[in-house]
Amino acid sequence: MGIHNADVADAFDEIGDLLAIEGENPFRIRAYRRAARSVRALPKPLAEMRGAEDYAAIPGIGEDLAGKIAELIRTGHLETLERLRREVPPQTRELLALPGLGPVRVRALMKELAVKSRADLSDALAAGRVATLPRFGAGLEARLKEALARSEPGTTRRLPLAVAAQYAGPLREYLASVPGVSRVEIAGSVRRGRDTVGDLDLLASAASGTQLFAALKRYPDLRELSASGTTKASAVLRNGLQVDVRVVAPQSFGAALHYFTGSKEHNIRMRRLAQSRGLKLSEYGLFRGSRRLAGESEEGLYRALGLRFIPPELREDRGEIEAAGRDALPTLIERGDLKGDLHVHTNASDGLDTLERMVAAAQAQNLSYIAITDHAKHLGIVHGLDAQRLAIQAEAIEALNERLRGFRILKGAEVDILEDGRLALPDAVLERLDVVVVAVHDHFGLSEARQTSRLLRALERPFVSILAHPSGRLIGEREPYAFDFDKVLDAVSERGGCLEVNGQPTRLDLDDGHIKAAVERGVLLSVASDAHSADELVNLDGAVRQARRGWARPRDVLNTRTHAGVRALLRKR
DNA sequence: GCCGTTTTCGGCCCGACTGTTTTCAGTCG
Repeated sequence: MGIHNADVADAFDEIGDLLAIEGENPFRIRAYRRAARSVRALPKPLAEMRGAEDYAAIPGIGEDLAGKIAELIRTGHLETLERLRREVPPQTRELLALPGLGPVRVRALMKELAVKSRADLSDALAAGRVATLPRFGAGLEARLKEALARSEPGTTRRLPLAVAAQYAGPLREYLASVPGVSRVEIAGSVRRGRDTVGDLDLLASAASGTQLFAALKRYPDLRELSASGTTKASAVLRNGLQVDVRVVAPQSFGAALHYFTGSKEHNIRMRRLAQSRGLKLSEYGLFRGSRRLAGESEEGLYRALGLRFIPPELREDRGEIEAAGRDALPTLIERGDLKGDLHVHTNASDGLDTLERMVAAAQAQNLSYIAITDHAKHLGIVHGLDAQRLAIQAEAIEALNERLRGFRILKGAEVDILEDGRLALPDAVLERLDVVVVAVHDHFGLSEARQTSRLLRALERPFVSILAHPSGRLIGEREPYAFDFDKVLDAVSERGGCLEVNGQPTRLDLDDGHIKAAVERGVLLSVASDAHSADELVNLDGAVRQARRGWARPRDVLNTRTHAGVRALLRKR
């Protein structure tokens, strides 16, 4: 088992935490954390890059950290980390996650009370020793007791975007209905369309912050209002979701929306850019001295810094600020660019609705074609179609196509990739289909080498069009299976195939980083709903948002073409 | 520890809220 990017990132994060507890230079700590984030987002395996020179080209990685990556990959461990673990009890890290505890207080607990773990802290709290420390009081003591009782170690759970959005929408409506409130926007990672959300951020323009926060306190779905000032409040919903609400004046709304949308890394980069021009950027606006140059709108803010408007989905400090400065931002795909959907199920397999209903729903969604891709029969897939039932479905599709005007149904199937890379249907059957979607639905635990060769073997088969949900992840439930994405990308690129961006809320697979890599490689994407009922065609919205986060333009997406264009492109494979 | 149309050295985003404070450090986003 080799060293994965996540292992490198985890090691850097741990070094950052331990250095913080030691009281090291904050900028050195930040460098480790930034490097961890940079490595974690990297679509390419470090282990396959050439070595230290390549590593140093990664943003946030310099000569020293490049050497540390090389050391970790070569030897499997990192001397700096081993040394720190001897100096600082590694268990103290989990104390940093508790509310109110940062490096300074954790160090005090360690030095004064020999607290080295959550268990030690529990004991010290029970003995009443904690509140005796300087800068620790009764209030903090109570918060810590509660936090220890409530939280399991290491569970900072993020919700799928679609789930978080279900809570954000109604809360926004509620706040907007409070008297004196003129505007409320959802910001944060929900606005950026990130696949998972850790907390909700809302921004309001209101006559009085305190009045708004009083109303927030009465929100039926609220568990507690944990902090509340004149412009900022924090709360926790009954489901445990953290909510931050901020109030600003209209002339600062754009700057505040920008600040509150993030990401943090994007904001820091923007503020440094402003700083380099002798300006100051904050949530109140862009200032030269005390003069406000911009702030009412995000557009004005970017313009004043000489940048094109950066869509929220791109604000991750992945090169978008540089691109905006060179007028080289991509024109991102929009929902209206999609002409069809190439991954749709009916009740012939595990879907809920009939062919006719799925067609009607697609027409209502302004699509001009769909591919029916029911599961092919295979052990484990209930009601999967065999060759005979596929032929019957084909007849139904042809009959319906004759009656339809301005709409086309393509014949397809979602075919399992078997453990050894063979497909669940023979070529003679696949040959008669317009669209062949292949996917892994079992044996997720194969070694990286075996999983990769399984995928490659399947992709070599003739008539294969699209690799669906390529990583197999289920957000919050199942990690991606181990496979070499670069090799898969090579294979798909060579054969003129296509990778899916699956819009099921718990899939969103590919993820944004891999989409960006595919786009840069020139590999076409199928932005698909994977709808199992008429209602689920709206998954296309989520798939489009995900594709936007991967910098995808209309031309990068197969199903922005007409059905004839799609078939022509797929026939060349 | 990183990084450079102010710099290879000297910077490193900016502000709100809380609690223990007697004027501000620590934490958080």
